[in-house]
Parts: sequence; structure tokens; C-alpha cells
Amino acid sequence: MNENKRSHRCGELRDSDIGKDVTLMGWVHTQRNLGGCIFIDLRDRDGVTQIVFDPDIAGAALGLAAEVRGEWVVGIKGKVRSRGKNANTRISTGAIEVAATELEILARAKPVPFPIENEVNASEETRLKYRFLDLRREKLQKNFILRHKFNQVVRRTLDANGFLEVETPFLIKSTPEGARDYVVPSRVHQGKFFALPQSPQLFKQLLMVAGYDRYFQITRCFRDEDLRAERQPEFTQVDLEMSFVSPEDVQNVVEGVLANIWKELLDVTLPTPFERISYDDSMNRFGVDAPDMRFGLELKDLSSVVKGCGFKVFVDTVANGGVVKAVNLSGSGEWSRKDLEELEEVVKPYGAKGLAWLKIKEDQTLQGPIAKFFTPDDQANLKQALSLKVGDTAVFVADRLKVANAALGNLRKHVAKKRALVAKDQFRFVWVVDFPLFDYDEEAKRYSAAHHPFTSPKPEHADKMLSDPASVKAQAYDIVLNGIEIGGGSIRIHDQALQSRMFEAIGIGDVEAHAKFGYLLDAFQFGAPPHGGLALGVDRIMMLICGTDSIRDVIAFPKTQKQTDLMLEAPAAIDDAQLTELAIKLIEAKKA
RNA sequence: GGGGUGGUAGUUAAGUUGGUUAUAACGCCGGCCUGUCACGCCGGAGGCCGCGGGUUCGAGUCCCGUCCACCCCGCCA
Repeated sequence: MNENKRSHRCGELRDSDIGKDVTLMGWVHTQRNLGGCIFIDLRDRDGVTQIVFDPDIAGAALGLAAEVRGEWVVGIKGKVRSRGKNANTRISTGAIEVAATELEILARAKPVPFPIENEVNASEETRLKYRFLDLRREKLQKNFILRHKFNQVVRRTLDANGFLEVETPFLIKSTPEGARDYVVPSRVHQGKFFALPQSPQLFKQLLMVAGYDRYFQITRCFRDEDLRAERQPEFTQVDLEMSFVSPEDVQNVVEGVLANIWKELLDVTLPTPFERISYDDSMNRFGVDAPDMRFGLELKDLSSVVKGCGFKVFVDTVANGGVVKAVNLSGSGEWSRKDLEELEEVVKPYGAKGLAWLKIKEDQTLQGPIAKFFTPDDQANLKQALSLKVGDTAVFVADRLKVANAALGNLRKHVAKKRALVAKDQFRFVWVVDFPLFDYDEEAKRYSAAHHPFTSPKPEHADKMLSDPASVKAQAYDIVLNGIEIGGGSIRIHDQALQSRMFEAIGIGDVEAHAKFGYLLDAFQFGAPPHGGLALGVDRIMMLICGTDSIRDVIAFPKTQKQTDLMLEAPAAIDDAQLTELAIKLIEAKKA
């Protein structure tokens, strides 16, 4: 075994290989010493093969095999033979075993802190500290094999569509809008800082100006915001941009990419084109801008129905400009008082002050704490508006529109999950289109860009940008899968005058705009083609493909919720010499 | 920044109204065992009960603070 060469991988041998002399190398998954003979399950990322050390043929290797422990790295030579009726049907190589004649210990291993098995027993903390061991688990290896394939399909498909892969810089300039930037000090220019890109947005637009029509990149983006189960401080996007296109052109390309991915990774044929829903419809019917349309439980606005009823909370809310929205929970089973109290807890984090409910009794009358406030006429109207039948339960939130939508929109997702209303392996893609161009920032008392400030308004709305910003729709679109936003994009502004008007609308003056984005505005003076694009969130898509709830299962070396790396113990202090070189002095440095 | 859940042996967990020597499983170490595949059987070692205070005759258990992990809200153009 001097050459360190394998003849096969550990998932490869079949009964057609019986009789062959083979060399396998890998990790000792388990060792079973029966006294006379010893079995070793040898593992690599390809699979597991049973090695048997038979005293009749193993010779000196038998004694060595007795010493071997879990996760040692070994090489073995031997002959493939049938396991006959001892075959193991649970592994791909189960029909055969290798009768070893030689064993070489390539690396010993300390006892591992947790077993290398698919069923995760160890805590997240332990797993992250020993990430290189966690990554040995078959489940994670499968995820990263799929992620590799994802990248291959993206590159192949976009290449076939005439896209060029171009790399853009990581050390760039901090921008005022958007998320918090990660910042890198400059040694050469003391007191000045680079920022890491939140996305390659401006570069891809400059590439369009440069004539590199149809650009793409699979690239890292950095945002210094707090984490969630589906959010990491550095994450990966498939970023793409095209010139001389409509939103539909971009959407077609993206549908083609996603269809190829689902076909090749999951053998699922996606029906195209995907469904489309307007932002307004999505908010009205589902309460959120990323609707999960795999199940019903749609929201209904009952403001006009209840504005004259006897329930003061509803009446006052509507009179003060709020809304009363409701969801008929029919089709999700019986709801006890205790269940409904739990739902109230679901809704509270979104600012809802309470969750009213009504049930329809056998005799068609309403039951519930608020039932007495409704006249027979009101009751009839409610029943009709919510399509309430005997046995149904409806829940109500009365609040500002934003709160009512968020509360009930997330409640319906919660109910669907809890009551298992969604069939497994269902993929419902939908385009959400006609987003508003602006958001009103209630704290700053001004409008800000809903998507980003380079998003083009719908042409017919462009003249209302300053006079009636709230009504302006953007040529912006998100792609949503099963209620999760997996990508978004827009047609961009390519006209310098329009771009200036956009900055004006969001309160960025000429001077500031030129200071921050001068290079883009300059570029627009030298022949900018109409262009648009989109970015896909690779990590979130991989979560859905791999069927996991944690983004850490699809990122090889992820960070904790507090943005640390438990394996590297990063971030870490740097020494004084480095600080001096950067001309940085720490103030009130929190002791690590 | 706020809310919630958790932290006890290498790992995962149990630990009663505060009360003698803190349990179990897996793993680890030693012994036996020739068809196992979660091998089996016998024996053994292994503890800063996250950390720091406090209450108490006495704290894994009660109180205060703090650190870490996870989930959620805010935040994420």
C-alpha cells in the first residue's frame, strides 16, 4: 500500500465486483470485534463498505485491526466476496464485503466528541466547534454535494443563455442606504475604510454600461445585521443582469435556471411560467409580501362589515383609520380555547394587542367572547364575508393595517405548519410583482426606496414620484417559493435625470448623491442601456432543496447567531502593532 | 436593543418540597467472544452541576448578575 492509491471508493463495490483485489481507504465508521474475526465499516463521502478480518486469511492485519478505533483513517487491501445471506440491505454495498489481507493505519484519532451519525444528538454549540466532524455526517455531505450541483447547473444554464461570469470586488465603498456595512480599515490610507459589498448591485449596472450584456456571478454578500434561522452575515447570491429587457425577459431566464436545478437535483419538473401575483393582492390576501400559496386560510378585510357593530374595539379601530382583518380557520380542525390562546401568543410579537375569535355553533349562532356584540344582521354579514359554516372558527385582528397583516399573515403560516396543511415535497413558486417604489419611514418622516434606489418606477408612474410617491409602483419583482423570498430584482433606472429625481424623492440631495454614487451617475452620461436583473439567495434555495430549517445546514462553515465562528474563535482582537499600522485606537473595547 | 427556551461526565439527558456518596444511556479503558452490522457479555475510570455573587446549618435545586447556544420581534435599501 505504499502508493497510497485507492482502487475504489467506499460506496462503489457491488456483487459484480466479487473476486476482485481492491484497495480501499477511509474512516473507520465502526469496529466490531467478535474475538475471532473483526468487522470494520469503512466510510468515505461515497458510502460505507464492510471489511472483514478473517483469521484464516487476514494474517498480521487481524492484530492491527483489533487496535483500530472509530474515526481512525486506514487503508486496506483485500478481495471482494459475497456476503450471501448475511447481506445488509440498508447500505448500497451491502451485498459484498472485502476480506482484508493488509491493513495500514494512516492516522489515529482521538475519541470524537459526538458520534458521526445522521441523527444529530450533539448540541449546535458542540457541532459548530467541531465543524469538521459535523461535516463528516452523511446528511451534511449530501447537502453540500447538492450545493455543488446547484452551482454547476447555474453556470451551465446561464452560459447556454449567453451570460458572462465576471467577478467584482469585495473591497468597495460604504453606501448610505440599506443594511449596515462590514468595514475594513485601509493601511495605506489611514483613517479610511473599505466596505464589503451588500451585493454587487452597482458593479453589475456598470457592467451593463460597459456593454457586458448578460452578466452573472455566484458571489458572497455581506450584511452586518442580526441573524435568523435563514440569515447569515455572509451569504451567497446568484447575481445576474441583462440589457434591453423587460421584467418578463429576466423572469423567463430565472425560471429556466430554477427549472433546470429542480430537474437535475430533485428530478422534479417545474411547470413554467410561474404564477404571478401583485404585491397589493399578496398583502391583502396573505398579509405578507412572500405568500405561501400551498394552502388557503386567506385574510379578509372586514372593516366595512364591522364598522357599525356593537364591539367598541372594532368600531374604534376602523374609525381611527385601522382595519379589522380575519381568517377563517376552516379545514384546520377543531380549535379549543387553549389552542386559541396559543394563537394569540403567535400574533403578539407582531404588535397585535389581541386575537378575537368566533365559532359557528350547530344552530348557526356565533359563539365566543365577542359574539354578544353582533346583531343578527351583523352575524349574517360576517358569516357571508368569511364563508363561515357550522363548526368553523374565525380569528380577528383589529389594528393598523401593517400590524393586522403581519399578525394574521404569520399566523396562517404558523397554523399551516402546526396543523400539517401542506403536503410534503410540494414546491409552489410565485412571482410577486408591482412592488411599491417607496416605503414611508415613520421615524424619519420621509420616503425611502422600498427595493433599492436604482429601481425604475413603472413608466406610467414616473411623473408621480415627487407629487404622490405612495402610489408609485416599481418595475420590481420577487421570486417566492413556499412562502420564502428566494430572490428579487428589478428593471433599473438608466437615465441620469430619472436617477436624480429618485434621489430627490428619498431625500438624498445632489451633493450627497454625487459623493456616494457619483461614479454611477457619471457612467449614465456615457451611454447607459436600459437594463434589469435579479439576484437569487442561494442559501435559502438550498435550505428548501435540502429540506432543512437551518441555514447552517447548507453553509460549510457558518457563524452563530452572535456572528462568531466557534471553531476559529473569530472575531478576535488584533495586536497593538496591527492597530498602530492601521492608525486605529480602540475606545471602550469590550473585553472578550 | 427586546422577548423566549436551554446550559449537569467526552456526548445526550434525569435529578422530587433545598438534605448523606449527583444518576442513566452512549462513548472511553480493561477482560471474554469466529458472522457482526446500534454485535454481545463482565468489570472499571470519568463531574468547576456554564461563570460570579447572595440567601441558608446546608444550594445542581431558591434569588441577583453575567457568559454561551438556539428561536422570535426590531433590524435585514
